[in-house]
Amino acid sequence: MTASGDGTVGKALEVLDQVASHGRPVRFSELLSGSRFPKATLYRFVQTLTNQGMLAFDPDRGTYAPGMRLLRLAHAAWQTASLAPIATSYLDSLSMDVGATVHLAQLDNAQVIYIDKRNADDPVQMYSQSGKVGPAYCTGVGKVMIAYLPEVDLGDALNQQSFHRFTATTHTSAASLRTELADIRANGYGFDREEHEPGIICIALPILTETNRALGAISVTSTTTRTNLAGLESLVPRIRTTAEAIAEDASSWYFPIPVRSS
Amino acid sequence: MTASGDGTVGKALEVLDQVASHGRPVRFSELLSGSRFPKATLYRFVQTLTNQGMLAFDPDRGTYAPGMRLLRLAHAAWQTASLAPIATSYLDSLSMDVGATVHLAQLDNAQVIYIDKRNADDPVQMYSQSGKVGPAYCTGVGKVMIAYLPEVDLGDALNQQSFHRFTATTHTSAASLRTELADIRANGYGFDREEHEPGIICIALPILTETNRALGAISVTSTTTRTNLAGLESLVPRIRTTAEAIAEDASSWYFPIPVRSS
DNA sequence: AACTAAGTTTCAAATAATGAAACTAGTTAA
DNA sequence: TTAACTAGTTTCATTATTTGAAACTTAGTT
Repeated sequence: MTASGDGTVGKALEVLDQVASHGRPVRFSELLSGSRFPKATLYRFVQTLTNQGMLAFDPDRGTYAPGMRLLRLAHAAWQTASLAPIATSYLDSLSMDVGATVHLAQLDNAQVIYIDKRNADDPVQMYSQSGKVGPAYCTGVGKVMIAYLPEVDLGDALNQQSFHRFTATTHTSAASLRTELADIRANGYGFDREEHEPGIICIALPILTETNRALGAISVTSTTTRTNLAGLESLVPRIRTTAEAIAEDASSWYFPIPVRSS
Repeated sequence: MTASGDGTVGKALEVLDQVASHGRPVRFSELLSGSRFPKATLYRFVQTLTNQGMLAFDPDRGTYAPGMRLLRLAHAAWQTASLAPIATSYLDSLSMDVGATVHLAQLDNAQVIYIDKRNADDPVQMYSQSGKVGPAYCTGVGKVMIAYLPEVDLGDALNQQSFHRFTATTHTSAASLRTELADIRANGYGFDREEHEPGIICIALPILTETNRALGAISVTSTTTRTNLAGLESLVPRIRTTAEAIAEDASSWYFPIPVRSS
């Protein structure tokens, strides 16, 4: 749970999240009715965030929306803290080879966050899916990433899952998910068996460090009309090559830290 | 200038920016040496931001980088506060028709922020340029956007330009830029005459509201080996169609605000 | 063992955040 | 026209948080 014991800064970021979670520009009064803060306090937070460009105020409509400064900051996150720059060429060739949609994802606070995507079918790339979040307990990438979490963090992560039943095959308890996670660790890969959307299946592999921590995951997605789990499973060696190449590059990615003697 | 009179929250965001601006993971001591805050204060900010997922700490290397929470937040910004969702299909067809690279940009604090891009040449899309920032005074999109700024804001914006001379044609003073801005307002479009990079030229049009405020801008980029300014100018009608279509959609985009009677 | 550098914790003083209530402006109802 | 209501903004004494110098802890040198 996002610790709310982080003083004023934590509270302000809570407000920012609240605006972002609406998915559309919101009025002050709408925020107020969903906020634990009193009017004046919330008002000041919203003012501060707007001054800072973290929120954008539309004076015509009197609404607040997430601000452009977030795009700038996220671009920095993408470039320096995500696997995307390393992975991009590998994803291109993987997607070409398997002729299907490829996703690159990382874990953020027990949620899946999609970092990049290659869409083999459509000639046109969807507008950036980057930053899109998804559930960990019912996606291929999510399950393979939490499978490699250390036991302490795994408990936390499982507690944060909603276990909402999307389809007939969705895991609805931590217990049943745990069983599958053991299988995933044994095999080194995992499936999405139409657990999130009917007709959509995928196979996912973790991107592992030498110490077997998952830095991220790659998945190849298809539909039950085009293939089946066995079909996807046959792609494992090809996908593993990609995952290992990315892991390898990631380990040698960071330049030696320049030593200052000022 | 990003007002630094925004209390604790403003200071924390200043630290966040500082990390982001390094472009690579940084050690605490590196941050400290470039910071106006004393050790303990900076330390607490970095801790708080890390707790909050705005920074990510790499325990192996002892470095901080921008966190994944930023991607999630930026995705929300992209979807609800940028022109990207509205513009995407128009950009597709524009790029197809003109057979060149198309950019969509917005203004953030007197800087250009690239929101989306279509790359007609390469089959492969560059990994998300979204969030990338650029100078306003020497890019096509930048100039057409500030050209339509109200006089008050224009002054501010000009003060914030660095006027660094990238090439022989770069504007190096507010005065010479102002002259061109008048031309842009008269014509309704502007050029980049190799002002940022030698050999790279572009034509840009603003996306205007009914009240002539620029919501953003579109540009078509090419090289001096392929075409010239007159060649780009001939695309104006086609680009204008796109800009107007986006502006039109944007004005009717926001749903009526639902009234709560809880 | 002594020295150095990087990172972390402490605690009284200084500062900033808090929120109830008052106020303003715009809108609807009587 | 006046009254009542709603949304947004400001005030200010109280309260809680931030602040930062200095002390402390590692961990790596010499």
